[in-house]
Amino acid sequence: MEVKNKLYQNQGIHVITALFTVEQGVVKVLLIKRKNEPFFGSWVLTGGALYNNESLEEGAYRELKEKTGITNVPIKQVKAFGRVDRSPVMRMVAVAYIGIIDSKRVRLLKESRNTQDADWVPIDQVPKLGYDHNEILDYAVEELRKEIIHSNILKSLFPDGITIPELQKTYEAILKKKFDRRNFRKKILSWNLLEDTNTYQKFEGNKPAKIYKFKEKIEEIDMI
Amino acid sequence: MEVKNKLYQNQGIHVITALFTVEQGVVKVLLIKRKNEPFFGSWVLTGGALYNNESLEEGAYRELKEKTGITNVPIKQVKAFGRVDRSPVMRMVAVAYIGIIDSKRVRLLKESRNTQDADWVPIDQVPKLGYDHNEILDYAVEELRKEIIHSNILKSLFPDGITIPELQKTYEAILKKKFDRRNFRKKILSWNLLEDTNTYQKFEGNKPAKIYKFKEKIEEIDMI
DNA sequence: ATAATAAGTGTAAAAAATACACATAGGAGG
DNA sequence: CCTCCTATGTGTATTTTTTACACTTATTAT
Repeated sequence: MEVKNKLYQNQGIHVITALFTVEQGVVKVLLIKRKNEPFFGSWVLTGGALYNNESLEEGAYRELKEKTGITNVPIKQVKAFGRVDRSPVMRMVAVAYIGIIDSKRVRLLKESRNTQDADWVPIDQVPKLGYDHNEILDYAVEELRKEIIHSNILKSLFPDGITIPELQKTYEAILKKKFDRRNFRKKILSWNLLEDTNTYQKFEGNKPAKIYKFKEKIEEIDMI
Repeated sequence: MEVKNKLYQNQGIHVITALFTVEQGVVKVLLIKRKNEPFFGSWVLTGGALYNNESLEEGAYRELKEKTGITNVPIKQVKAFGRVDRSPVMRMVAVAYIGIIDSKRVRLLKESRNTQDADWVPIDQVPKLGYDHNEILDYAVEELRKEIIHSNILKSLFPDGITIPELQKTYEAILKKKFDRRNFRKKILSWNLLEDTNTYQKFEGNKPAKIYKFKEKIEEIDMI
């Protein structure tokens, strides 16, 4: 059975990932520079066309790997974007994902078959992007802000463990908001996201901070 | 520019809406019975193929209208579903929406070009559906449960106004959970979703309940 | 030894959530 | 018209959670 109807011929799906990192209190997103039409020379979020033999998530992972060399990041779907004119080539619907990773732990592929550059860009210094990627990014940032509450999504940013003061700085960077040290510690610990590793940070010229790890599974919370 | 690559030829997008109602404490979802292949004779959620000249949301509205006659429901996107084999015909990605409406206020189109029946079915009595619609519905129900917290999504279920006891019954039906009358009232009112209409319910054989209306816009809440 | 730095902890006060009981408006029935 | 019945509406004391806030501790540098 083949679809003949002009009304829905020639459609495709984009899988797009807004991959974030936090470097010294600055939230950055991974952008790539295109070396093909459309949007030749424009910066965009990582992503591309979904293949027929892969799920949405598999496609998002493949694109991330092809265009940046990055693998092994947990990603989370945030929304589908379907403005009629979002691609100048043909009718494309984009399914957007977010992820967060420690940029120091990946070797960024600066050039690939379809990209001429790749870089981590502070989210408040993002230029005009190709397609509707500014809109996608804005939404992705909002979702990231929601997602870090009572979740272990930051595990992939700190795979080796995290101290509570470091974690606080990360929350403050992402949420653009300051917290009281003592109350932040109490709140985070009350979420039961972290487990004690009984190891301590070293060489800092002050009292060493205790290192925690994010748990794999976290507890559900009641909504009402 | 035409896409030639076999890897992503012949793809399409479904727009699917899980439309809910609540009747006497029972949460129901609108299902339609197909009269074409694939899944001839199966029940499915309302939806169909997205056209090239419409956005995702427009497509969801058009499908809802074509297949059930229903218009003017606010809908909210919940997720895209992209299992490779979710459609037996060709590669289709589904974008799912939820909405809620008073079933008594709509005249359901029992038959249309592509459907031989349509009905409201209690969500715990839903049969095996065509495509991956059971999976979509399960997710949609979870999203509905999240969505009614601190939101005015139930406005479309009670367009003419709502008493607090009625609202409590609705929350209890959707969340499968009982609340203390006095505390429920306090909580709902503290969310500032409702405005007093200074009118009262009549003819009930007891003290008449005050009628409220959902506000158009509701306040944001802090996450942390 | 001492100073400097950031980590770690406790507690009192305020706010929010919970548990719980009585008063009220209207209809029905004698 | 008086009483009963039913479900609505409200207040308050108690408990729990959140907030505000200050001192002690472990380490490095001098």
